[in-house]
Amino acid sequence: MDYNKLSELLFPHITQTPAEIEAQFPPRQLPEGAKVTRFAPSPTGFVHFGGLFPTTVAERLAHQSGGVLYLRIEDTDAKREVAGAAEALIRTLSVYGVNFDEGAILGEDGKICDKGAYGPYKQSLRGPIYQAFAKQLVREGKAYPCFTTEEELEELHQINKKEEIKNTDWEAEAAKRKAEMLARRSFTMEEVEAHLAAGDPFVLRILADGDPEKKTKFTDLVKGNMEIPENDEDFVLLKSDGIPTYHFAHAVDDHLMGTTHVIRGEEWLPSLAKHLQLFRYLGFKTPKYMHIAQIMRLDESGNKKKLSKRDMGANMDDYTGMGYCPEAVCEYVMTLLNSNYEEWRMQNPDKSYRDFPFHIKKMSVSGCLFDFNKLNDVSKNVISRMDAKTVTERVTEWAKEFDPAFGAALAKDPAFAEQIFAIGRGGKKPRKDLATWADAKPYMGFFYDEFFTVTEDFGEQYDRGDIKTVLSEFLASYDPADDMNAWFEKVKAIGAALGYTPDMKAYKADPSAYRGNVADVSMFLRLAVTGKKNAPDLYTVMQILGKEKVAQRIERMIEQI
RNA sequence: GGCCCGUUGGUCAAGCGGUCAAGACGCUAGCCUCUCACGCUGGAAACAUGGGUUCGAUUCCCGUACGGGUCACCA
Repeated sequence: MDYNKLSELLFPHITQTPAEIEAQFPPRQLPEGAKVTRFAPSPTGFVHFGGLFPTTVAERLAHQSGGVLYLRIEDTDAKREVAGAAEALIRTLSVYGVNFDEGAILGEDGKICDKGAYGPYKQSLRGPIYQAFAKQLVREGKAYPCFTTEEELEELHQINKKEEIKNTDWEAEAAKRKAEMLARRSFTMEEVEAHLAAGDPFVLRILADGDPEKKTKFTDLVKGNMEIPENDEDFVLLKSDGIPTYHFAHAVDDHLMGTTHVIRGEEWLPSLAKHLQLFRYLGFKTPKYMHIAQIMRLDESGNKKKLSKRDMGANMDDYTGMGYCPEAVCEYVMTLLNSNYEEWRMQNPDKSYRDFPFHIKKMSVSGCLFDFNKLNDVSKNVISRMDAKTVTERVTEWAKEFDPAFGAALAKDPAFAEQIFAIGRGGKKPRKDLATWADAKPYMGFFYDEFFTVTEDFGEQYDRGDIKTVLSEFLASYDPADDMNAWFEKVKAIGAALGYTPDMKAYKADPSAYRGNVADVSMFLRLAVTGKKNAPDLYTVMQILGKEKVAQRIERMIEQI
């Protein structure tokens, strides 16, 4: 077979040689040890948690080493492409601290545009580049055309679809496929010419030289040493529309764009043999690989499953709606990514996660379960470190979009809101009431008349008369000018007169000796003023509310009781 | 089913041949305290399993089980 002739037949329009293309993609001039990584999404949907994970690694590794993080859009499957997805992806990533130095980035007009010398960064625009390398492979007898159509193939393999995969006789199937492959490999120049003359579409397949009985030793930066069987499958390089498959595009692009570390989910591990083979065929140096364990979730029957699109907590945009702040999500991602991150955080509570020395060695080999409990805890800590002004602004901003009535109330008087969020904030042991912005309303909504409702009951054990007396006496003596101590002394005195002792120790020693204690008295007041049995420090709450509102609420309670 | 990867408390995890097997979340007892939150002191809770190697295995090797991934002109 005259492979040179074959390559001209197949790609008559390609005149540029791989060497000429290589010249357009010179090696990067970067300091020693600088890593070049990338995020290479297919624009088919939103960013999900499982995707943010490896991307954060890529971002940290690149920027921590003084390298480059670039974005390449893998839009090689026109059928699945979703309009606007790429732009949305970039925006979401940016929210979570992933910003690109190069690649397909968002321009001023909100549209995607290229930045950098290694473009175009949209694979659909790189057809001739791939085809030049494809042509070379054909010339070298390492790839060949296949005129079997997609429909014919589908008919041949009725078991392609997932459900049928389990119940297949795989031995017979393998033999069948092997035979098919051998048949595909034998063709004559005349047949090719006839097909082309007839305008038949074809795919370009690799001529696999691997022996699956033989293993290649390989070291993954995360997974460590492993042995993988050589590839003997003539997989598709170019689809019938001339666009490459992932495998081929990966090899060509990551080589030309100078990627040093390919960071991706471990679902790619099984196709690694193909990629290694391709790099060898093309004469490219292989990049380093990091296959990251998947995030899992629990399914109905209690088994772990890869966290996928529809799952709770998958779509990053959902976190916004739930009221999680991006810093908290990043913080959680970091705790999952590096096992010593939490320890570092305890020692460096005020630093940015970007100051953390990220180590590949500290990454987990196995997949972990997504845990909202942990996220909430991390988030509470993150928010507890913010100042009142920041919290006020961010709650307001969130509420304006997701709880407009609440948002409007907050926005009406930011200084008032800030006083509320300042309660218990700023000290060594700050309150941790908020895991999400959505927690704000149940926590402090009672400060606003429109959200104030009495949601709890005094309980049957208390004498209504006592409660009434406490409320009216307090009202009569309440002076906002009192300091906390004076205020509390008054409360104690009111209770004591009714047999509610201010001495908690004495009460605990012998509860039957008293009608109650000062905690009960406080509870009467708290319920009247906040509508709840649990609230931040009552004295402070009253100070912020002001005498008028305090009086109004207590009076109302006296009437209702 | 083939191939690949994995398996330390409910979850996330330290651990690299000799430890009473860290820590965090969650749960829980108590302390602090006007409630809550915070904080503090405790508690329950784990090396999947069978064989080796070794004076000694959670740590090394092999098998088994279980879990995950993958087997497209999708990425």
